[in-house]
Amino acid sequence: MSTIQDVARLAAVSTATVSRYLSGEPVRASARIREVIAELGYRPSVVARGLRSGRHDTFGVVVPDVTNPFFAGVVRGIENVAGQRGVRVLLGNSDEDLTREATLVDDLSRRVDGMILAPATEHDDVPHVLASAGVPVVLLDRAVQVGGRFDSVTVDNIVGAKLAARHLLGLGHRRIATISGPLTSTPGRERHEAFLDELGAGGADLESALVEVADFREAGGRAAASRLLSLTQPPTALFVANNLMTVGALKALRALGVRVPEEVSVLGFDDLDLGALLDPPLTVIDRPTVEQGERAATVLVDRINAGAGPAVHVVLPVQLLVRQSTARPRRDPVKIIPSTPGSTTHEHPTVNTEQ
Amino acid sequence: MSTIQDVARLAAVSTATVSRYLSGEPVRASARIREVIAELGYRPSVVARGLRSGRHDTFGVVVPDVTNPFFAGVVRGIENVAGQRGVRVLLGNSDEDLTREATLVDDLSRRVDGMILAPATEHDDVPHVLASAGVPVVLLDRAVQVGGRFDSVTVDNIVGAKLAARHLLGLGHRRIATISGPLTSTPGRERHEAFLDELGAGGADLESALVEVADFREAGGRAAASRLLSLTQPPTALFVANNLMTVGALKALRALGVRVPEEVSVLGFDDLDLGALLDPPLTVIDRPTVEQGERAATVLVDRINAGAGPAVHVVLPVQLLVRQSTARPRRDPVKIIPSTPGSTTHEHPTVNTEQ
DNA sequence: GTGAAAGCGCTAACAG
DNA sequence: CTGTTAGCGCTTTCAC
Repeated sequence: MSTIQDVARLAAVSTATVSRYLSGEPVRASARIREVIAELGYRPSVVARGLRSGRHDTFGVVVPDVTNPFFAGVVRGIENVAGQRGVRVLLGNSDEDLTREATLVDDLSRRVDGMILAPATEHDDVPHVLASAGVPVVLLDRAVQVGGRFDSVTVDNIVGAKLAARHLLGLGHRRIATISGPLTSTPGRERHEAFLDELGAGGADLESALVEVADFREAGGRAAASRLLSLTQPPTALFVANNLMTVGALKALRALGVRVPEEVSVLGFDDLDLGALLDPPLTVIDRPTVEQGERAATVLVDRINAGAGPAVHVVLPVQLLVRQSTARPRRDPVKIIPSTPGSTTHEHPTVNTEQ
Repeated sequence: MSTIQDVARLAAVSTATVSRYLSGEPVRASARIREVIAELGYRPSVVARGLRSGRHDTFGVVVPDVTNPFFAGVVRGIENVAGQRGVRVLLGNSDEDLTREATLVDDLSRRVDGMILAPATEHDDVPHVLASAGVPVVLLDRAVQVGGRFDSVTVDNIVGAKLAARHLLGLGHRRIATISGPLTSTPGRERHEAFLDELGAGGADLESALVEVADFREAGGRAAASRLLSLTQPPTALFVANNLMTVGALKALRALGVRVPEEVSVLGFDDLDLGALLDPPLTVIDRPTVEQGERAATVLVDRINAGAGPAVHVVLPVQLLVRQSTARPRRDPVKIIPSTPGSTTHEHPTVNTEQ
């Protein structure tokens, strides 16, 4: 492996000149240098440069779990824009564990130009951890509460949750349950509150037994769904606040032999990659996963170039994807609004019907 | 951020001693050094160490696409064992593009202690690219043809494909189609050949129209399935050689209104994470995804510690997961073997039935 | 066991 | 525009 010294010697210039050439500064001997570099197959050492200049051409990415299709998409998006700029991605899984997350951030921060972090939950340490990182950080998906001062790329959870509520109400449901995520996280709290607000405004039951707060994980969704369907008066519709919990809920329903949407409608937040092939095809609030990663990376790039400044908050739109897991309640247990089939009109600012 | 110099000064020793302490060598002043380090919150710079010693505490991982749940699982597995040893993961997506792959390998090789690569296909350049990497490389999933000399962690494609064939034959199918992956890749070729071998041995039709060679991608699977189902005499069963193509095939079938398994049985290689919730739940050849990543990382660790030596080839077992997308053919168009329902017995060395 | 010294390969003043 | 000169923070001889 040749070094900048070799190039300098063969091109008969100083290493400083080669270095300048490499960084795009105008240089007289550029033609010769270019040739020598090509001939030698010289590639500058990112490590040496990093030590000297602090630039590492690397972004750190910390997510709870790449295995979650949402985060896989995000990582892909980040890698898309990073790779395009010759920047590499250093990946860590926090497993929603605060200690692991802090360790990762600390660890990565010394060898990256910036980080993208999907915080486990919004514990009070996050700002501390981030501040100590010493590199720009953009918060992903879970950001608002903690991160006024940090750049963030989130999704319009509030509109999403309201779309969900309106869709269910519009179908005639009144006894609607929700399986929420942790209220200590932005998406957990926002989806929870917005959904219940809209439900209240729509005149639905707001019995506390219909509100389950879980953990964004499959097992949590499964357990919550089981409890809800075991109520003496079970809900006719179910809003599940993320993809993993939706999978759990669907498994619970299947295990209990509850039919969807005949006995209970199910609406999930976050599409599942196979959402359309499920039994039944799942109605969901969908969001641009890969794009969310791409935007996060773009924001990070900008921040690195621009230096300190007022925090940027990007909020991406979501849309309701109506498939077949939601339908009118079979028999409305509360018997309100005997709406005429086909006549219900609801505003769905962003609604897509697949196929 | 404090440096080793600060520690040395405060502990009244030389930097060399601190360095030795850090690398676990016995040192007289270890107690004092430990205290100073704790007090300062000192963390050695991986970058500086990397420049000097060549050890980077980093593995490079190049996969076609993290968005593919199989690779997401693999990456997770790698990160599991790496993280446990304080090693970080530098991730790149090759998108099955040979140039991009070569660039990534070249790029990463200068800043990692070793790499795990899932080659796009087994083009002749792979060995060249790898050799030039200058760091240990373990080949993942796609390895044998090219990689006799390189460590590899693969899966028992041959047994898997045979299990698939036997299962379908056992159900009474004789007109069985296959959607294979590229024959230039190990898994593509192995699954293809083993499946056809077993089919031939079982007395099935081996019409060439029933053999589609695609590309391991969703669109390819979709197109192939469409063609197969449009044959004047369509197959009664379909073996699809990987997860993405299976998704494509299922979409095609759905679009054509072909019912599974009533009109055609479908058996996929690689489970889909929602496989059990699909309509119908999918029968698949399943393999240990995360574990495959973990094993690859373990092999890499060993190789790094052990230095050069005979290549290690790990082959992980697969199993047949019988769900509901496979069934007896409705009416056997060829009318061979009018087998009595329930009396067919076949050996399935590794068969699991969910639920 | 320990310290002094010499770099790893590069960039960033600083003079020209 | 260019070369000289210092290091970035660490590890590794080489003596002791």
